[in-house]
Amino acid sequence: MTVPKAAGNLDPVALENSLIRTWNEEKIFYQSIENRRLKDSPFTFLEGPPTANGKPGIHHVISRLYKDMVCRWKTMEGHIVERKAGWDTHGLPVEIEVQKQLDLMSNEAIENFGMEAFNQKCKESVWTYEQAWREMTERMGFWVDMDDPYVTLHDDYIESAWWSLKQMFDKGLLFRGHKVLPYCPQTGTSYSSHEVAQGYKEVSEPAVFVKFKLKDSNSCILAWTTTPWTLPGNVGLAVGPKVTYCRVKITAEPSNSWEGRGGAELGDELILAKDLLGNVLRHKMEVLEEFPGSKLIGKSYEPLFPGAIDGSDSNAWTVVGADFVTTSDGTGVVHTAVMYGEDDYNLGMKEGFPSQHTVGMDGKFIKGTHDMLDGRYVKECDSDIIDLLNSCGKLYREHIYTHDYPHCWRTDHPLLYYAMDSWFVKMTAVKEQIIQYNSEVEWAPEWTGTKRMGEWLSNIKDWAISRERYWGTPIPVWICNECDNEHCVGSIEEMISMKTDDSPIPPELHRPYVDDVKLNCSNDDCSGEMIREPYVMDCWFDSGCASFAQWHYPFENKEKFEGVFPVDYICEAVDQTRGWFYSLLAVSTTVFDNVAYKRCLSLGHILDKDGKKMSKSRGNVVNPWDHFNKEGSDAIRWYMMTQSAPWTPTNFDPNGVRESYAKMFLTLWNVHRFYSDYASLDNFDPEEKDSYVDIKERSHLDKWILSRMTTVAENYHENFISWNFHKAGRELENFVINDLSNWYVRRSRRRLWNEDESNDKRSCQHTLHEVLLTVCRLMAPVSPFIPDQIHRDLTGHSVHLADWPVGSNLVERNLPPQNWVLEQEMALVRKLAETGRRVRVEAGRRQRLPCKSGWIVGGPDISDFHEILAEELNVEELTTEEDLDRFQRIEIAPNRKSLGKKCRQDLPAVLELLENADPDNILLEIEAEICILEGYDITMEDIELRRVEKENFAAATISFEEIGDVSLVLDMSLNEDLVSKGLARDIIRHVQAKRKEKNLDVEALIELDVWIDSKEQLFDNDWSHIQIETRAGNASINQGDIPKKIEYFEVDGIGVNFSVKEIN
RNA sequence: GGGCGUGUAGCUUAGUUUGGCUGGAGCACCCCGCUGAUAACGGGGAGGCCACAGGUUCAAAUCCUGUCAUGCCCA
Repeated sequence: MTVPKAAGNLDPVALENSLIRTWNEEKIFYQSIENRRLKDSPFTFLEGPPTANGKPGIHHVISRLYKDMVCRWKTMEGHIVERKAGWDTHGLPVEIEVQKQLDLMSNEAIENFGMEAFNQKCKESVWTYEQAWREMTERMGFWVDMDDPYVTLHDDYIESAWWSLKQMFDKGLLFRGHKVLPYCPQTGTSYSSHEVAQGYKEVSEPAVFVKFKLKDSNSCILAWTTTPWTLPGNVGLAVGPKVTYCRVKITAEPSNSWEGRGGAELGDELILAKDLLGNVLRHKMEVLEEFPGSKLIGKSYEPLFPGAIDGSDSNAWTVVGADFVTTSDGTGVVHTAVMYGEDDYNLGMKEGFPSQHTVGMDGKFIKGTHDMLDGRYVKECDSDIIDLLNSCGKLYREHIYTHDYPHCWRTDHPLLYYAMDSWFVKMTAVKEQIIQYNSEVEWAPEWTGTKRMGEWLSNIKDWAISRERYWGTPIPVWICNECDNEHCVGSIEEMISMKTDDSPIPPELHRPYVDDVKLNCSNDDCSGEMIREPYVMDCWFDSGCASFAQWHYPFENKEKFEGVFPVDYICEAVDQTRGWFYSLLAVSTTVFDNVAYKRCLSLGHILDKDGKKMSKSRGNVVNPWDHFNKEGSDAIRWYMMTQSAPWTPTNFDPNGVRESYAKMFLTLWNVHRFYSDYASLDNFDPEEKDSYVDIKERSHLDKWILSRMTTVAENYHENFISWNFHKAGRELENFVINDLSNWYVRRSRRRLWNEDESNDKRSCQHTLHEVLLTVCRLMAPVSPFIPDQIHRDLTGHSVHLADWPVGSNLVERNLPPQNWVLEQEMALVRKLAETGRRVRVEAGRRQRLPCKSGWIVGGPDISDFHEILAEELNVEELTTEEDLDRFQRIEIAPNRKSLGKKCRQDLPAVLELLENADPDNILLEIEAEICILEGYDITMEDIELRRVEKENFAAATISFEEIGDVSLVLDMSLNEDLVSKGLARDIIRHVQAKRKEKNLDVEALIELDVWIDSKEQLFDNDWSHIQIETRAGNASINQGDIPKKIEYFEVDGIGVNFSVKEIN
């Protein structure tokens, strides 16, 4: 026997904390997986690993919610849903954090400190907030196995990553090249765009127009640059093939004053884009010819700094075409120094320019560049370079240029764009496959896949996976110091078997230990030693390996992995499109020739209440504990789901969390309390077969709420499938608040107050029991706490072990029958109740004063609900009526505009006649066109017809698409009987308020004394009714002297005094 | 600078795919009512240049173009 437990007041924080303990004790998470084991239908989820070196904020709660929700939902549908936690532990942000802590602001400083000690600090740092993350995760109810997580710094994980890199290497997808990065020579480090973004500064520095002398003519091509230090490295000039260029001849000295160095001789010939002549040239000139850029392509010119670069066997110092050339600034000719700009580098590779540095890693010119420059820091040479050019007539003009330029956030020095050695994965080689696999993923929202990711993939570039850093997965590539043979290691075993005898076995797969491992050259003919490339991997590569590396595949768990790959579901915020979503897809495409995930939900960000993003520096990060400890996790989770579509950015509104709590959870809890308190009082056992009331036997109201439940549950499920969780939640919330609480429970209150056993009472109890269980099961994936408590109170079992009520291919459907007609009729009834209240307000009839009669005109037969409606509207007798004319008459209003034109000065007289005439008669006359007043023909144009309620009636009409018009008419007449009843209701109301004010128990008896101006206005049976309703054990109605300090009120002009005392 | 989102009442939002009734809710506010009905409920009110500017159309919050703001990613 499971009699529902009485519910107390709702304390969400205490309830949730206590449930967390219960879950742990009963191992509910474990059970919820194991219980479905027999059905043998896994649904696989992959957790995107967070980094625990920052405090979790409210924005982390939302992605964990959507992960958890889908997993719980699929579990209830009968799937086995295992959830392994993960931690992302490598990467630049970790290093930066430690560098800040230890004040190690350059690579040199780190190396002096010691790589081993530094990496040890990094390793510690990534766990700084692990406890905070664990606590947040548990408190919000995110079920994930945190005791056996995958960790990207573990040797097992790294070994799997190595294995996957070797697969790429073996397929020829791994190669060595250059990547141009913002680089600080002071700290010896290159920067990510994230770091660059925090260091932009506005600077004013010299920019120059430089003359490049063509070999086959006397003309010079004019090019512009803001970085004079890159000029010694110039190996090419880029022009736009379709841009129009001019050859011009200098014909006169400049008319206005000349700024800075540079100049031109009369007769000099210069070539530049036509559109920019006016911007660039200061001399008077004559245009000799115009031609497209394509005419310039292939021409050779003289190097500015002969000898700085070895141009032999290359295409150096020629003009080439490039799409990126525009005429928005400069001269329409782009100076190209291969190693000092990304466009430059890409163009250089394409055109076969030499890729040689003129600048060392220390930021100084390499020996042999130029006598005046060798060994000097490049940014200090700008002016000397300009002098050098000027002295040999290669400078046309200099000017000061103001722009934003990235600076090192540590040293404040300007960064140099510098081509660094780097390893790449040749993504361009698998472009078609990855686009195909992307299209096979079910994306939510769809545009994340087709547009955001699709756009990115259609411009896919090779993936630079190496970083010149210390803390990360070491690149497992060794190079022979004799024969340059490259070897990629795919396992620990392979490394150890190849290592030289005097190399140590590394204690873990991190720098500096693996750096010390040297391998015997894998080339049979070579006896050289192989040295590891000194890089670590992009940490996105780490997390991109999660699907297999979490299982240490292929070294362990082979079967397990093959059964769960590709995973069914992943979910992260939208910024992961080019992050984790991409790296997973890139790795699975190159290694497995497959997708990595079948469904991907991309979430919008949570912003602060002003629509700004939450960030530490702004100080607007909301601490989730502010709400965990106030409204509780359920309310936060429900708020997040119902607030907006998952992919829409949402402004976080603390007030909204409160609202979710107050509306959804308090209401639900009070429905639960209303049912359970009475059920436990009555010892009601929902499972007892003898007292069960079949749904067919129950009242219309019961059948209605059960039908609504099914309709809502089905919509809820459909919305879940189409990722419209917000719509699902809103509809269910509306059901709980409006249908269940505000109508079903309100209308059923008296059924449960009844102390006698009855079929009707049991029907109501069964109905509430069934509806509450279904609501709890639907809500459980979203808000796992309060629904579980209610479910436990009602059944003794956890909701998380229950099945999804809508059913699935694994579990049975468990929903009551639907009755569409009944739902329609009830909608009409509720609409009529609303209408009736409005009619009363408009007619000035207070709610407690009953009406004698009410009539419903039109619409379907709803006489089954007349009793409910009569009570709602406080009408003694409600009937159906066919004829609206019984309550309405026609009124004729003059159309003054039309009559005024016709009658002019006789208008007042006509108006008077119209007003005094019998409207029915005169209307007949007008319609028959025989109406003449004061000699004027009155037509339909001259009047307006109105239907108004006859004396003592009030009415309103509502329109429905399916049913047509339905009118409600109320009888507004009064008699002594009604006044007495109204008076009684008011006395009851005041006494009840007093009882509540005195905090009396609902069951408590009172002694009631009442004084009324004229006693006979309250009929005896109404007085009896008052005594019953207020549980008055003793009651007297008095006249004469009224004691002082007693309650008094007045209604309809009758004064009432009363006193309430508790009888002990 | 490029790609992709977002912008509707003081706040949070529905409606935009597929153009069509007076742009619909909730919170907060004001008035009234109801309540042994909870932090509740009902009726009414006030509050909208649907970001802005053009265009297409009989008709635009909705489609097109541009601008602005804001967010993410890339440069």
